[in-house]
Amino acid sequence: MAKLKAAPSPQTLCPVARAETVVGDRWTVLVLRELFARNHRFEEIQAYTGGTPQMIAARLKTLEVDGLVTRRVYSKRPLRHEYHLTNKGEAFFPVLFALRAFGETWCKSPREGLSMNYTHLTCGKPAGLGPVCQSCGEPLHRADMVAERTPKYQRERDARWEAFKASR
Amino acid sequence: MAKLKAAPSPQTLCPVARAETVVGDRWTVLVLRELFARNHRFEEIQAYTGGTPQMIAARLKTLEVDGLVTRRVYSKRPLRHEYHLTNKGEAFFPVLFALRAFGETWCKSPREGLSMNYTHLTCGKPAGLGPVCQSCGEPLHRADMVAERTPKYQRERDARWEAFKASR
DNA sequence: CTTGTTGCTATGATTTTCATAGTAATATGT
DNA sequence: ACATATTACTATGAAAATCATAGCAACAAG
Repeated sequence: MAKLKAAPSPQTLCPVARAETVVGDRWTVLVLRELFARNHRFEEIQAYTGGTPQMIAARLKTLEVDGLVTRRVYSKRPLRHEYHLTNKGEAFFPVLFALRAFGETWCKSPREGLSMNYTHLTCGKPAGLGPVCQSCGEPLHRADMVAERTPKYQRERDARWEAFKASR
Repeated sequence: MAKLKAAPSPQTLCPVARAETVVGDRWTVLVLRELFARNHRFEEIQAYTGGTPQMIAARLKTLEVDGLVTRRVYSKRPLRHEYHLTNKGEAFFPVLFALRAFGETWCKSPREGLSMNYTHLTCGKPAGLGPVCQSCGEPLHRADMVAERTPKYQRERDARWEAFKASR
């Protein structure tokens, strides 16, 4: 089996490098994206990220070892687990949110527009790309926002799910 | 030579996935860290990140192709280049800042303390871990802050430089 | 007792990474 | 003139990670 390498003991004081040993991997970030999107099952994560089962299994394992994710039994027979974010995992949200802002702003052609819109529950208006609410100026926290996908992006996600299901 | 693979044409609307195709790599992030730290020369980046020359060369090339970095001639004979952030590259700062906050908060033993301290020039006081200034509450921008390393972390950096120089 | 569901693991080809070493172009010192 | 230093890489080969494809295990439902 692939060696299960969690974050190695830190050889630097640099906080960025420390963080990168834990979350500095494309698949890891995509897995976290799905957990933040409240998809907790293995197959959901696999379907929406498009990863191979080994990629997903390996990332979930290291995330668990690194303390960002916990496994929770949701069925005893057959034994099945769901994956949930711990507090440490939740703390990754600002990074994901900043990454999303970068992606929306710099990794799209102008006519594509945004793929996600966040509403700030505190003020009831659009939150924008952060870090503070575009409408009311307050710092944004995940708990105070709801995310909505554009129809086009939602359709892409649905298609991924269908394609995944069809391939079984 | 290693294939020069810049971000492939996007197959998803997800802004996080788009961003990850550009910056979803440990070495890439460390290279960007050095550029934000105003180290613009190849050997500085190599020394402080600890990467092999190929790793650094490859990342700088893809960053250039992806438009986050420009090469600037600083010596005609011999021909030498410096690497600088473009606007797109500068836009990565919030991600790096959030990553640093995550690293400082969740990837250290309690007694290690912070490795870097930012001062908010707007108010003259400590900026904290963001996204808004801990002292005055204003949203933080890179241009309005100065970063200072703790002596211990600075010593680590100096040692890396010395070790690099000694190995040539 | 066959088919479906969910969550993985096994295999082997391909790709990437890493450590070590070396090259190229030029300046600088003796 | 000639050796040494500086800067920025490139070459090589072994080790590790990744990917696509396939398959398995444990049950439930019909």
